[in-house]
Order: sequence, then C-alpha cells, then structure tokens
Amino acid sequence: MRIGEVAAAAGVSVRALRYYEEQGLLEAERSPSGQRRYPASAVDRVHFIQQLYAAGLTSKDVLELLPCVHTGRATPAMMARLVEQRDGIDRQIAELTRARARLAEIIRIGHEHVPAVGAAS
Amino acid sequence: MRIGEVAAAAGVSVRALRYYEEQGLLEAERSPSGQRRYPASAVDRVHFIQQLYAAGLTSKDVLELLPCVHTGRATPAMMARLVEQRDGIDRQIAELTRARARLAEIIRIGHEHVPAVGAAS
DNA sequence: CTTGCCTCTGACGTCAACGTCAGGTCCTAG
DNA sequence: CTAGGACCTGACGTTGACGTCAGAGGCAAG
Repeated sequence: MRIGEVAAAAGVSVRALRYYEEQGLLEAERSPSGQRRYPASAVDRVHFIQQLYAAGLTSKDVLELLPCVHTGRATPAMMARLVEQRDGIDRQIAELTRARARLAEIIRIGHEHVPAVGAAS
Repeated sequence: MRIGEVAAAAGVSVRALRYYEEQGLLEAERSPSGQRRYPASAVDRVHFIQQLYAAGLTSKDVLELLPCVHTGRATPAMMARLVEQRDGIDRQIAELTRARARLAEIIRIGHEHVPAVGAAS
C-alpha cells in the first residue's frame, strides 16, 4: 500500500505516518523511486499505536513495547514495562470512570433544574 | 489556605494553580498584601480539573463546564456539552479497554515465551 | 533587624505530535 | 507529452499545560 492509502485506511494523516517512521515505530519498504510501500498489516499497527498514544504513552514508550508485539517475545525487563503500562492504563480507566461519574452526577442535577429539554411532560 | 498548601494537598505545582486562575478555572481571594487565599474546597476543585484534563478536555472545555458545577444549573446548550463530554469519556474508556486487552494479550504470550520470571515451577 | 522560606508578577523555555510550507520528483490518464 | 495528483525531503510553526528563571516583596522566628 502507498502512504496515502494507509493514512486513509487508518484515519491518520500522511504526516503522522512519516513521523511514526521517524520515531522508529513503523518501517516501510521503498519502491525504486523512493516511495514508501506498506504491508496491509500497517493499518492495524497504526491503530495500535494510536491506542497507545490515547493511553498516554509517548513515542518512546511505544518504541520500547513494540519489539514484544513484533516478535512475540520479551525480556523480563520488557515484561515489567508491559505490566507497568497495563497497570497505568488501569489507573487511567479508574480515573476516567470517576470523572465520568462526576459528570453524570452534574448531568443528573442539571436535569432536575432544566427538565424541559424535549420531555413533553 | 495559601497557594503552597493547596498545591501540596492537591498534588499539583504552584505554577499550575496560577495557570488555572489565569484560565479562569479557579478564583482566589487576595490578602491585603496580594497573596492568594483559597477555601478548602479548592483542593477538590483542582482534583476535578485534573480529572477532566486526564479525560482529554482542554482548559477551554473545562471553563465551559465549570459554571454548571458551580451553580448546579445548566442551560440546555451546556447540558448538551456535558453529555457530549461524558460520551467522549465513554469512548475513551472503551478505547483504553481495547488497548488494555491488547497489552494483556501481549503479556500473556510473553509469559509463554519467558515463563521463568519468578515462577518456581 | 535579619534570616529564610513563601509568595508575587512577568516572561521566556519546553516537549510531544504533529501541521504546514517550499521546492522538487514520480506516475498515470488523456 | 503534458497536466495534475501523490509522493519525497527538509525545516520551521503550532498548541496546551505547564517549568523555570529573574527580580521584588511578604512574614513568622529568633
């Protein structure tokens, strides 16, 4: 696949893909003329990278985790990092859940004070 | 409370509190000499702000939501925003859950390949 | 009164993940 | 063969949430 196709399929910009390559997160073959050629699996790879970004990981973090993803093997140190990141995600989910609860409470109270929002009472 | 106390209690920097004030997220009384004085409730307020930041909201977003928190009332437009943000958090939790599942899977596979990590089999 | 820590107001620095622009190349349809 | 997308490599710009430094004042203790 060409870079534009991958970008469209993964829902990111072309620039982002070049940036991922720059950071060592995504390799690409090169056509004789120097254009990047990606395997179809790159789309999923990009999705995963985005998920990790969304989890608050940096490029450097992702770079440290990707070898395990790629090879299916991990050193004990890498395993520790994986577990650490997983637990970090758990903490984030917990925090988000609390934030969500607070918002939901505000919404509930708001409905009491502004009930006429389409409810034909 | 003085700014340093609030910062310590809320686990953020003094600079952050001044920044919140700059953004209109956190008001403070002033002592005659110009020093900021916060009510004890400021600590919780800061926690909430941090939660919303963690949920990916910007200062501007938070600024738009805070009136409802403060007054307990909301216009329909603000209710819509609240609901929108709550749903955004839901989407984020879903994404994080997927990311967590992928990491957990990698960890599981890793354990197969590197089982001797303290398991005295 | 002075020592030492806290606080104040600017104001510039930082860092990540890209956006964007410039100037040039490639390639495919007509 | 030529027009016009898609692609290339730099390289500087952007944004948000602060960090950090400078220079000046405030305040409880001894």
